[in-house]
Amino acid sequence: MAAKKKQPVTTDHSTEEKIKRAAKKLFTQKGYAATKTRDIAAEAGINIALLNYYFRSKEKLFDIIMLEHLQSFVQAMSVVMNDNDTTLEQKIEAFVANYIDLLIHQPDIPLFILSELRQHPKELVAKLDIRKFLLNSSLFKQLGEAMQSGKITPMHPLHFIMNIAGLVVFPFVGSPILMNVGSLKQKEFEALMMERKKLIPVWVKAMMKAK
Amino acid sequence: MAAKKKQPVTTDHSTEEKIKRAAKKLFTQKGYAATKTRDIAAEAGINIALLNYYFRSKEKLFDIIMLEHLQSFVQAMSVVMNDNDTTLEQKIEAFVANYIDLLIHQPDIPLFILSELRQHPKELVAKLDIRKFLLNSSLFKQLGEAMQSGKITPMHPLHFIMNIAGLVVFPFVGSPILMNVGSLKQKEFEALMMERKKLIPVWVKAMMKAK
DNA sequence: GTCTATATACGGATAGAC
DNA sequence: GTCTATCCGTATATAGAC
Repeated sequence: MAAKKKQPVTTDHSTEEKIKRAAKKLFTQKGYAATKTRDIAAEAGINIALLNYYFRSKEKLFDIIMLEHLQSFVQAMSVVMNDNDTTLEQKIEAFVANYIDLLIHQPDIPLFILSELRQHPKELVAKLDIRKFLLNSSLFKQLGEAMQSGKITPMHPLHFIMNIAGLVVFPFVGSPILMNVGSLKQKEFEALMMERKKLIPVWVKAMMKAK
Repeated sequence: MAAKKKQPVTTDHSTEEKIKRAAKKLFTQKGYAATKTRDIAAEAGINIALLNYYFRSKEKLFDIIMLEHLQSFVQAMSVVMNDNDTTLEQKIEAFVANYIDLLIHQPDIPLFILSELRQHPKELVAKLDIRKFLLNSSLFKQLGEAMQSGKITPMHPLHFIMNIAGLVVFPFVGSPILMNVGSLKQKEFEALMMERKKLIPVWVKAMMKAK
């Protein structure tokens, strides 16, 4: 149960880390069921026995990967949401920029989380307890005040969340189709996403005042 | 190669249809790799031998299901996009309403398509050729004109597609998390989606004029 | 058409040598 | 810690009886 004292992360060439990186890559791209322990071992340049030696089972290894992904996602928003020195608009800008940066580097995360979580409701999600986290946030309070004062059109706060998440995350989830539809190369797609860092906050502002 | 002459669809109790329905349900919910032919057989109330008798292999069966899903998706938009008697705004309204209705009844389709398609780029997608389909559409022409005339802010048309798709589809893809965050029951979630049928067109209009 | 029984392969995990 | 060899359950697919 002793917590592991681990280093700067980036340059850890230990076998354990090699396996974890290989697992993260494959699980994230192909999902739990489609990823074989043999593939992970091959990708990591070791064999299955060693995988089980370090992580005991495929499922335990998977849980670790999933948890890490969830944390990086929650972390990206927690920093922003509870900054008491920023306005609602500034929070939206920071939020959008943070996630787009994150997703440009790791575009497979959302689809991975969403599809795996659907089938294994895992207590993990309950434990992270995004709900209370959100309700108590500075962002949420500011949103309520803005609606009260009539600065933005009153609506169910979930609409607000769905809108931002949809505008930010969906393009990455649908990138294969979108790149096909637009005949885009990877770099062109990323350029569009960079544009969205500026555009989405403007759009969201307009939406919230609409009607 | 003879095309099958098939009936009204809804009430087909043939063994072949029973298997297909079972397969559709399971593949859509759990994906290709996590779905076992045994499960499909059990769900259909038959055995594996019969499944292979009708469809030859798991993969062939899967391809049929995937194709049907893709077609229902393309169809839902083709009707709307090429109606020469409607304005751009009317098309957006119809488009949003059609998809939300479709997704309320079959909420698992998008996640299924998006995650399975990522790994098996299947020529299917290329064949449906959504691209040309879109570029030649009446909707696309109207969009171009509106930007030319300055009625809406010029932007890459893909932004427009991503925005609508994100606003409409994402809530369904993320529904498990969203329902948790908002402590919603299924019916409450659906009620929000019905609200969005009215709201999204208003929002989109505001977005397109922003900045 | 539909079933039971079975062939064959694959995947997760462990034993035990080094 | 790391490997090879292997066990054993599971999964797809087929053979062949009815």
